Amino acid sequence: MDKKPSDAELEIMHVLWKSGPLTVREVNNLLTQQRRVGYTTTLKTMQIMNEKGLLTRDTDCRSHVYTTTLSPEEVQSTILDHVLKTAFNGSRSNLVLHALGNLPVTEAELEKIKKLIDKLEEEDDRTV
Amino acid sequence: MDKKPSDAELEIMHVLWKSGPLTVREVNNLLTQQRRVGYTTTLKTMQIMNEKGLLTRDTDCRSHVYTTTLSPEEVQSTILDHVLKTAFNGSRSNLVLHALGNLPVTEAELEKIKKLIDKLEEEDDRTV
DNA sequence: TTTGAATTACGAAGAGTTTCGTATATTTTT
DNA sequence: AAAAATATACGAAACTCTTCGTAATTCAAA
Repeated sequence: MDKKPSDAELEIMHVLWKSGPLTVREVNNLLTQQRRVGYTTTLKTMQIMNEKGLLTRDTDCRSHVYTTTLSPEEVQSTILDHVLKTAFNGSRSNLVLHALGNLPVTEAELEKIKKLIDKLEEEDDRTV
Repeated sequence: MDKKPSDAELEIMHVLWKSGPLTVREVNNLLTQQRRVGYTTTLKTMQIMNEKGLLTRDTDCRSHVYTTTLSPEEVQSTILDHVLKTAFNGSRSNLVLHALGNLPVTEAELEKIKKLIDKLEEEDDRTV
């Protein structure tokens, strides 16, 4: 994947990943359980995503049925790579430690993870 | 912190974190070692960051001297929280595994980490 | 002191995102 | 068949981000 999806696009992708191929109406119904969002807003966003190639749609029926073209893993990797470069200056160990940061981890556990990651990162220094 | 800095803003913050308080000229010189960017572009961005409160500046001298108001840790946490919510649906373990994902890790190591994280996440399920 | 160089301030263009209103087309209901 | 409901298509406004040109200001040099 080249470019990372926007936040609104990601929101829709999560719905489709979880609940399979859906119509705009169905997606919008699920979205409005979380927050207020107009039907045509969802429609427009999904149309743009279709143009971008993030979604495909079956237009046989009147209500088009949309599917994602990308797996969560692909998208998550793209986004994490971007975060790694822009926010963490390429330091994977910092990223991982921050990801664990808010958890109630004991000092011993943290130390163990830290060492493990440092080791992994060392091995990887040539490739990164 | 409330809102996450943009990519261009992050780039400037990294320079300031690394090389202490700097003038616009100095920041721009360092940035142009990485990529082509105009002086007034950097100036404008840093002025906006000052308005937003991301930077403070000392205007005693003609060339103002800028400093970051936030630590890398604060900013990285904010960004990671956002990514966690939007891209990983709140699943910290997935985030961590993806962060490690591209490294050449042995299956055994991955398994070990996975178990550790799962355990941590379990403990944390109430708070997340 | 006038000229020139460096700095800040200001404004605005172009791209992308998010939002929704309105128009048009299709299906269902009465 | 006419009216109401439902869908898509289209356009545009409001907002942010990034970029830079130009104007105004300040300092240093000739």
